[in-house]
Amino acid sequence: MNPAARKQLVADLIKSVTIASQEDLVKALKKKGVEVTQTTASRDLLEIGALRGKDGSGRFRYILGGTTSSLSSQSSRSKNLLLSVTASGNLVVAKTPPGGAQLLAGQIDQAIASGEIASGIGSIAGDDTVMVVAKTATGGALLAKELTALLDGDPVKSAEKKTQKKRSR
Amino acid sequence: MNPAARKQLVADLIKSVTIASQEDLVKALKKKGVEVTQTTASRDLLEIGALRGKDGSGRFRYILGGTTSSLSSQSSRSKNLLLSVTASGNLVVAKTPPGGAQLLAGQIDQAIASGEIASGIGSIAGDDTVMVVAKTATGGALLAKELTALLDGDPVKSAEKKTQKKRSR
DNA sequence: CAGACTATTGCATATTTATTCAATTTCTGG
DNA sequence: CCAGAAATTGAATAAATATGCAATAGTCTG
Repeated sequence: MNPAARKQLVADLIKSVTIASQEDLVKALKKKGVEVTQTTASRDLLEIGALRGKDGSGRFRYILGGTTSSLSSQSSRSKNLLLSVTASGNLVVAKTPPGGAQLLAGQIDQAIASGEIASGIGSIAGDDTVMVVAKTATGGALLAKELTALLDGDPVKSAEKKTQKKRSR
Repeated sequence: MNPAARKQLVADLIKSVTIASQEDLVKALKKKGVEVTQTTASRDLLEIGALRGKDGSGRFRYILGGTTSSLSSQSSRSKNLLLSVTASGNLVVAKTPPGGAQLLAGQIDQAIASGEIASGIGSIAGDDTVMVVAKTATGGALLAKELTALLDGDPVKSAEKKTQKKRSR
């Protein structure tokens, strides 16, 4: 598994289950089929801006910092900004670390304006998600490839095309 | 010095200067005339709910959790957050009370990440509207059902299929 | 393809933080 | 004041996290 996608998974995990320590995280990742050591867990947590403290019940827990805390070190390179790209119909959904979506959307809009990305017509950003609209009704897949090629990083996930290996719970 | 007053001082310190470690805190307290060991520093920080992570410049820093990031569990799914769910093509539009969209979108993204919702790929939120993208070009209706089943008990509205109840609002 | 450069990772270890335990102080009700 | 209970603290240590370094894999350039 590639590092950016793993970081996305780490972010999702600490949002959805209580991760009290890095060893916890290592085990949770293993359940998802991702094997790393505490070393990498530590780096991932630092890089996505995770914080550690005690929750209301007095147990340790990692959380994701607010949109302000985590991003400045990655602002220049879009590579760290782009965690995953998924296409569906005329849309592409791109995920970023928390707070990174506005920045990524700006770069995408610029690329559209300059013609570097030919198959997109615009984007809109939330906190960690950017939606990009393709020119044609089925242009999402092509647009996803363009985005990936431009911004570097991960292989494109196609939500429609092939069989998923994953079984849900 | 009395413990409560010292904790207040600790809180003030980590708000006003960069405290990168507990040894830092011990030194900062010493400058203020308060001598304690790392043991007490650790306890004080935990008791006031301080969090540790890297700041924008990549340096370690303690912060206070209250403002941005409470560690309390955010897992409650408030049903009154979801006012309506409507599908069209590969999209679902979910409405919330004013200001509730970000919260709902966060819950939806978690559900997607965890596999509870299998037919969605991502969501984006405004103020009272969340847009969710389905995996397939016509997957909106299915996704709407999944969302409704997960977050609420109300029937799904379809914008495309047939006669509507007139209760849009 | 070679060579050079970059990115990613784990191991070993340094650094940092949390906790156990015992000593000491403070509080409380007679 | 006194006996006991509770709170507070530090020293030692356990536990957890971060990092230097080297190995490996991937990428680029000619």
